[in-house]
Amino acid sequence: MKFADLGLSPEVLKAVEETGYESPTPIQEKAIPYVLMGRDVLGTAQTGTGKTASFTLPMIDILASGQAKARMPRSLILEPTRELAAQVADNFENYGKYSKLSMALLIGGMSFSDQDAKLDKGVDVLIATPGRLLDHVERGKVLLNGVKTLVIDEADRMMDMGFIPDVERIVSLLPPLRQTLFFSATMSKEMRKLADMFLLNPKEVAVSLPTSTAATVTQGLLMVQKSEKRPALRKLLQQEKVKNAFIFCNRKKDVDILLGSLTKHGFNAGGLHGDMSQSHRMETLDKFKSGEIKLLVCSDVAARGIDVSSVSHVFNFDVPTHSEDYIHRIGRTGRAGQEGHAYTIVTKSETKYLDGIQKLVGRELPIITLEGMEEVVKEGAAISEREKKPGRGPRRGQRRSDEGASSAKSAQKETAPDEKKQSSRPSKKYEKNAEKGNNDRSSRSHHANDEPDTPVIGLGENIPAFFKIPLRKSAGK
DNA sequence: AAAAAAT
Repeated sequence: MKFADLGLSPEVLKAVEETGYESPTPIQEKAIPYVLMGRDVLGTAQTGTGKTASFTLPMIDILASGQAKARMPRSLILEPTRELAAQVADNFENYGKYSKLSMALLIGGMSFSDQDAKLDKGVDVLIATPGRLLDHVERGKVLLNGVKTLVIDEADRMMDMGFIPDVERIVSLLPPLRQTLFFSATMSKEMRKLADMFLLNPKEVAVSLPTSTAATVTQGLLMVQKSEKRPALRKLLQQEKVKNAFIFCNRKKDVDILLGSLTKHGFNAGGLHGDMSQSHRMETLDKFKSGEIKLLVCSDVAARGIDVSSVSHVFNFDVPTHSEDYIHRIGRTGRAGQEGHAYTIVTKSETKYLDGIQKLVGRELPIITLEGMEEVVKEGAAISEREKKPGRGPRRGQRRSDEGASSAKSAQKETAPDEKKQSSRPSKKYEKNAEKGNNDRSSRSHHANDEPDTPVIGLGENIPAFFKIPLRKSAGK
């Protein structure tokens, strides 16, 4: 089967050819003819199966005839995360380069004015996350009654994230006479019920078991103590032939901590989670895709659908509590039949989640051993030793930078001791402010001197002037 | 228990 047999236009075929693809994937082969016919499609497929192109390619042809009116997009694609939305936009841009299409990407964290300008000119394709789209709708910047093709992508994730009410509201604004494509990685009863609400006599297409992990991915578990996690990960990173890797944490806070630790130890790493600024998120992801950054420490925002070609490793720094997330996370590696490696670091308290995971992947995962585990144990012991006895010595300082102040041995080996002090000081941004505060104070010194000079605890020496304004008694405790 | 998404 070739792309040319699917009924796509020469413009689209040319763009596909230039990207080097020759044969459609199973989902593309099954879905594209029906999408071109104008049928509704209920698709069960994970990302990495070529799902995105299975709707972008035919949509480009469907939209080729006709013209968009101002603020009335002709098609709408809903995605659960900003990264996925951006990825779909890239896809359109790439395959639509010979078919003049206008497109707008409506996601949070980016300026309204650019998005408004595009909407005003009229767009053929609108790609959006639900929140930002509704924002535009409420401000009257976009009318959805001209949408003839709707794509609900990653519907199961939308459900997990509580987006369904938003999606329902959006769909209620659409004309009932339209084509709808509904994709989900899993097809539970709940999903079917939801699909029934949105679809009319859909053609069902499914590829590969949703719970299957690629056979080319080598998996393993590494059992350690809690305090040994970071040293163990470093050892793993050194021992494995890591070209590039996703490193998943369960919490955003831990992403920050681990990223700091890895960077301190000289690893080329970046971080990605939902509390980072959108520009930073995009920049980091681009750098990771281009290979400028080798390790991406991330939350589950990156677990699904993010498509980075040839990722050699996935490390679970924490065991995912939802077993499906395990499948999604390790699905970042071993894509398109390539080899991949997925290692999960497990502590005693996390073993309870392993059962569900092993049931889902249908086998027991092998426990791997680490060369030089003695060293890891030693480092781990040093870390936990200090965490147990914060009473000795100056409490605050020591507690703060956990492993930064880890065993003297490892610190000497890999890090300059000075760096640690810096890390527990306020960020540069604050230091700048503090300087300003200082100058301010000196220029109006009589003011500051009028106040009783109560020491401010925990801010070091550079205290912004306004912090020294005396507080009411109630706040002072 | 946490992450994602609108500010």
